[in-house]
Amino acid sequence: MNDVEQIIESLRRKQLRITPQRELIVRALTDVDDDEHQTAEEIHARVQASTSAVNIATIYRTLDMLVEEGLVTRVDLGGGKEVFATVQHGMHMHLVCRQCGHVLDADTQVLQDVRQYLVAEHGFSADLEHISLFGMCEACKQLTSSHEEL
Amino acid sequence: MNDVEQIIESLRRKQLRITPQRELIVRALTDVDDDEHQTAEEIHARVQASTSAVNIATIYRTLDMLVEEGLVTRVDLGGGKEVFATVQHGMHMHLVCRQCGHVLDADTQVLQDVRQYLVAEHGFSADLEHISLFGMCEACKQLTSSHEEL
DNA sequence: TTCACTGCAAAACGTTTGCATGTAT
DNA sequence: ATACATGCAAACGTTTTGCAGTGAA
Repeated sequence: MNDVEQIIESLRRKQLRITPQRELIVRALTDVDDDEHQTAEEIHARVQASTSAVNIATIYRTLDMLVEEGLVTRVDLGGGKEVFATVQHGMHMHLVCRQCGHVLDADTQVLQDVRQYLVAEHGFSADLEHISLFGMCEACKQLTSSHEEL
Repeated sequence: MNDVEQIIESLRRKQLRITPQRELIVRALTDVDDDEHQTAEEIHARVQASTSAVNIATIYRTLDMLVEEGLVTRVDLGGGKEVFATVQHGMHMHLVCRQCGHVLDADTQVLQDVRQYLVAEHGFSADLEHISLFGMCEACKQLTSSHEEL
């Protein structure tokens, strides 16, 4: 059973309706070449490429529903940019380059100490499964150091 | 020399113009009683409380300028919510409760290992000075465990 | 005097909503 | 048959922009 079928099956179990639109949206969410996360607009564009068109409002409503049902994660990349991915993508952090906008995925293992510290010190249960960190990637650092402008 | 004067003096050195509006905005940024970070709208409201009114467009343009000049930090609290604070506030992380929206400040010392790991493993220089982490605060955890609804 | 800055209003932007229609169950 | 989901268009809240006028240097 692939990712699409898994999600569709979950919806069926939850007595939620399986519409052609929802199938297209779920397919778009899982049909990611590398393993990128997409904005609502990107998912919309990908769905439009199919035979039938789906209204943007439906994209938003369906994404909200999938997030609410715990089948999809909503990740805030900062600057008001939200991206979506199926939960199958697993936990990882996003290293967002402020310069070029490129997003690199990294392991969250190193954050375990932080999680424990926050609970012990502040009683705060941090959700570190899809955290976004901002900074500068290797390529942009080299470009900046060679230019050294401004 | 207080915070306001420091920023004004920086602007003067950079040959940028000191207008009454800019003074009011800088004053609003530093006149923080309890809550140290404010949205553009909150700053606008605080400035309006003064004798003269300042247009919201000026608030945005001035904040952008101050951030660009490195005098103010723009912090993304997620959900498209951006807040601003003078750089004098120093480095700390924001623990944002998804339930009640309350923001707790915490020490970033514990993140030093993470920073080193990211540089060593991915060549990524993370800006951890004003990071936001999402999760659930102590108070909301207790409420949830007692209700156990949904 | 000059040109950066401001106010105003309009536009842009991504997202949400109300309502009539359509359709999965 | 009956909810529930969809399309459409309009509303939304926040941020940005063009332009003419103002004022700091």
